[in-house]
Amino acid sequence: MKGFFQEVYGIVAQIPGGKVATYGQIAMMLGRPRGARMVGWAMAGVPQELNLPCHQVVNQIGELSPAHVFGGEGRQRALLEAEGVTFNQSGKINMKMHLWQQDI
DNA sequence: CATTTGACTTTGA
DNA sequence: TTCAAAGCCAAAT
Repeated sequence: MKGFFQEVYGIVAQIPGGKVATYGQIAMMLGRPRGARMVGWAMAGVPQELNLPCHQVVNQIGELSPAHVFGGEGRQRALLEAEGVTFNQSGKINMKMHLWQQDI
């Protein structure tokens, strides 16, 4: 009974600290190159008990998710900074530096 | 069962 | 190069 959500959780749980992954990347791992929305949507249904690094999952341009999701405007950014993630002048993640690449 | 929505990506102008 | 619109899949209503 492996649901879509469970697969997403598995991938997100594999994201190493200090790194970030994109929705499209995760979606592709699940075999859904166009299922990026589903990944983000799955994140919305993630039980907080799983301690999934959902803050490490961002969009392609390295921008953080809408504030209302984390319950604060600088919430996600604070978590990322605590992990050592750096931001550029545009307030986005330095993807060149922190993009999680399995195929290194 | 059909319609709407959603933490996105890609393509076109 | 940047901005706007379409596309996509799954869950919720």
